[in-house]
Amino acid sequence: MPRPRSLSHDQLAAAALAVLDRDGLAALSMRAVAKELGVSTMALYRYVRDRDELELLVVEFVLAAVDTGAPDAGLPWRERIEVLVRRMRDTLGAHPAVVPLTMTHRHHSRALLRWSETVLMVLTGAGFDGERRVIALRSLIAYVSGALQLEHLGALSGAGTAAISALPPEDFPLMAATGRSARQVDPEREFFGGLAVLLRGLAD
Amino acid sequence: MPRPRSLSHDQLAAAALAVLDRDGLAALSMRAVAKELGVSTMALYRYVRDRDELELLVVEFVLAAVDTGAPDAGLPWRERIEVLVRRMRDTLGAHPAVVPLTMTHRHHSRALLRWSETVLMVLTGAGFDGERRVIALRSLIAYVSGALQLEHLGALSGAGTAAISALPPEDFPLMAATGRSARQVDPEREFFGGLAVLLRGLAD
DNA sequence: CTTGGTAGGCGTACGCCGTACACCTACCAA
DNA sequence: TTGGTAGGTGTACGGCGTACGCCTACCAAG
Repeated sequence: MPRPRSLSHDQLAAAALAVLDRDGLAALSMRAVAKELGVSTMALYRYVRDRDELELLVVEFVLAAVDTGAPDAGLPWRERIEVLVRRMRDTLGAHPAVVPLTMTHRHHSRALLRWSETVLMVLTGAGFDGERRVIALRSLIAYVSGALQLEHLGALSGAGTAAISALPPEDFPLMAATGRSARQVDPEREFFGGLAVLLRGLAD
Repeated sequence: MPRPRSLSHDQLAAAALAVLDRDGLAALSMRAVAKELGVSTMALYRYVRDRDELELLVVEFVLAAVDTGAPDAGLPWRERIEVLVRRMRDTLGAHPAVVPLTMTHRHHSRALLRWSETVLMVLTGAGFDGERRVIALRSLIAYVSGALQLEHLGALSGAGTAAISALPPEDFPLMAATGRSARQVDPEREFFGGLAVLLRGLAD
C-alpha cells in the first residue's frame, strides 16, 4: 500500500564504491554517497541504520564478486587454496580503498563466510581437522588480510619503501639493503611468495 | 630566549595512550587528549602538526617499549624470531586500541624499523638474503599485523565467533564446526601456532 | 631591575561529519 | 475518490580537525 522504494541496496553499495574508488576511504561519507545518488543525505537512512551498515553493504557488494566455487579438484590442495586466495586478491586489488573496511566488517560478511567455507572444504579434503584446521584457516586469513593491507597502505607511501632504502645505513644496515632489494621485487611475486611459504608450512 | 615548552612529546603520547586505553580508538581526539593534559585543544598544535602526527607519537611511545635487542644467540633462529614476535605481541596486547594505528604509521616508526632490523639480523644469520629475505620479512610482518588485528577486532565481536558457530549448518557446515572448535582454542596458542606454520615454511 | 622579543598557550570560528526529528507527499488499496 | 503508509527532505545539534589572531609568560640583554 505505501510508497515503493526507489533505490536498491546494490545501488547504495555501488554509489559508495564509486566514491571510494574515485576519492578514497577518507572521502566516504553519508553526504558524499547521497550526492552520488542524487538524493538527500537523510534518504539513505531509509535503507541503512547507520554509516556502519552502509560500509558493510559495500564490503558485501565487492566480495560478492569473488567466485567462491570449489577450484578444479584435479589440482593439488595447495594450488587450490592459491586459486581461492588469488580470486580474493584480484577482486580487492581493483578496489584498494575497500581493504580496510573488509577488516572491520569481516565477521558480518556472508561473502567472506562463503569464501572461508570453500577454503575449509579444501583443507578438510587435505586431511585437516580440529585445532589444526582452525589454525590453518586463521593463519591464512591473517596472512592475506595483513599482506593486502601492507600492499595498499604501503602504496600510499610507495615513498615508504624508498624512505627505507634511504635510512642511515649505520643504524639500519640490513633494512637499507633489504629496502633496496624490495624495490626490485614485484608485489605480486612478493604476495604469492609469502603465501607459498605459509602453505609449505601447513603441509608439514 | 622565548618562553620554554611546558610539555614533552612523551607526555602527549602518554595522555593519548591513556585515552586510547580507557575509551578506545573512536574516542581519540585532539580535544580529548588536551583535556587529559589539562590544556586547551590548540595548545597541542605547538607540539604536533596535526592529528596524524599525534598518532605517530603514540605508536612510537608504545613500540619504544619493545625490547629490540638480539635474542640469545644460543637459540635456533626460528626460536629467536619467535622471541622477537612475542615481545611485540605482548606490548601491543597491553594496548589493543593502538594496533590499528601501528598499521597506518608503520613506515614512520623508528621503533618498528629497529625491530625489523633485528629480525633481519636473525634471518641473515640463518642464511637468508636477496629476494628470499625480503619475502621472509614481509610475510612475517603481514602475518603478525594481520593476526594481531584479527585478534583485537575480533575481540570487540567475541560475539563474532559465537555468531559463526551459530551459522545455518546447511549453508556453512564446516564454518559452523570450525567456529565451535575455535572457541576452544586459546588465542595465544592460535597466534603462535600460525607463526610456527609460517616459520616452518620459511625453513623449507 | 627594566625591558623587548620570542614563542607558548588560548578563544573563537569555520566547514566538515553522523544523525535525530518533524514534516510533506507520492503512492497504492480499498 | 480517498486514506493510510512509508519514502524523501530540511533543519538542527553536537562533535570533529584545525586556521587565525590575540594575550602573556618567559629569558636575555642592557
